[in-house]
Amino acid sequence: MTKYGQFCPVAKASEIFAERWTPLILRELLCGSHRFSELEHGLPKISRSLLAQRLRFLESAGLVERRVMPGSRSPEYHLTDAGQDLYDVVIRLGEWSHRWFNPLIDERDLDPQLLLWDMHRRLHKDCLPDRRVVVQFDFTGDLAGSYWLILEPEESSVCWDPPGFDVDLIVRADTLTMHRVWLGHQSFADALSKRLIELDGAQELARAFPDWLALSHFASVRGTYQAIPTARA
Amino acid sequence: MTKYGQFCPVAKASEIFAERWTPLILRELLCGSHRFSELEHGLPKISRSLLAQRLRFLESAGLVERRVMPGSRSPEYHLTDAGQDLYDVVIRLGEWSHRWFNPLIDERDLDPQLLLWDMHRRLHKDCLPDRRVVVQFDFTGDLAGSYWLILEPEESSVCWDPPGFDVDLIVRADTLTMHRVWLGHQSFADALSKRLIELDGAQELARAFPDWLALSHFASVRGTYQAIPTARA
DNA sequence: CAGTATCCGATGCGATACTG
DNA sequence: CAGTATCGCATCGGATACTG
Repeated sequence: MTKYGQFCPVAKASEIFAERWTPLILRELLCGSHRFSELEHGLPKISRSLLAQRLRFLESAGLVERRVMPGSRSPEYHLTDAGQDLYDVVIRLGEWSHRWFNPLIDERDLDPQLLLWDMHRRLHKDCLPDRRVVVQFDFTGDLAGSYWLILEPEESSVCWDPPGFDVDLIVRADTLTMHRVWLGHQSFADALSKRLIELDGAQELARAFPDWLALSHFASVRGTYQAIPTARA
Repeated sequence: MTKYGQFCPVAKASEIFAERWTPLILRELLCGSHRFSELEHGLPKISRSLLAQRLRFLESAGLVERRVMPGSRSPEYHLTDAGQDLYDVVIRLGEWSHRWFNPLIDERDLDPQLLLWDMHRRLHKDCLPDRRVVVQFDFTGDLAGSYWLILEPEESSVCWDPPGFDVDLIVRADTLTMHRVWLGHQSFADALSKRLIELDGAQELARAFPDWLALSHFASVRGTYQAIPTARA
């Protein structure tokens, strides 16, 4: 780690916080990922060695605590009070980006798999039926492909390969549109009405689906771009 | 610039904000430095080429505007609205560090020259006398050396070499102590009473000195370390 | 599953020299 | 003063293979 050689608190904080990948690792921990493999799912492009290195550094810096649970042999990573205290910074950083830049999603940032992973963490569990429900996502357009969300009363999971179970609901969606809806740039209802998203399954499931699906934390942040005249307004 | 390949607003923001040196450059701009040379003073360890590169990138990202003033030929760098909107993030980042870590100043982060530069930006101008006052700082201990603060009604400046003017006030201070006072870890009065800081000059100037000298923005932030028992408490 | 060890290539960055 | 251009090294980090 290279230092800045400045006593200024902004510099000292940046030596820890502003390293590559670190804000995203903190985001993952703040969102409730604790196991190494969970962190990897939320950070698909980080290498194992680098993730391990960063976690070690964050532990030495006092932001992260590595816990080896007596029951399982999978260690868990948890934020310390100091780490948790970065919540505001991480959130405001994201909100800032969402306010000023986000309506334009770079094609290279599309990632259906990551999208599903994010979704399965924010489901409104109390709205889910009391049995297992399997939702199949058929993405069309860029990065077309199918993924499955397995919603169980206790915990839900994501599959990239067909699970053995019967599918209860199929969501056919344009890849970019699904991202836009998730980030709040387009409403679910609007995407449905334009047939950019189509639902196929039992009526009750299809009707309830938008209720289970919580959008990104940032979806509710108003962007300044809405005030910027696009063409002769 | 390497990207993260994620649509998440935290990731998109980090691609801009969390690059090396960038939070410190933003801090400088937020503190009111606008010319290239001013930025260099506040970032003594950055290389010219890197500073230029970062400024170009921040301009292309829409956070910074490069203005060539008609009167002077020195261009100025100003934050756009989007850049200014990062104020909260930068401040909270610094406050976070100050809360959890800052009482222990790393010896390698001491920098009397930077300290003086920071000071001259935060002087309480309205408390200054209506004439030029020259303050000589004699740092003792680590990094001993002398520096001069030239306080003029209109603008103040820092000298690393003896200015031609007569000295009105001498501040003899232990280097680490002066840093600690600046950051709010020790009160000016306490340092004076322990003779870690000594003032030498006309009574009125010496008495008024602590009034001119505004401390760091972060000096007023309460640290959690004060609640941590050090030894058997 | 949760890492570590090693290798090697890309690039980030500092140093130096030059320019209007 | 406010940069740009070039060079060369150091380190960062990805890929792969290995381990308990």
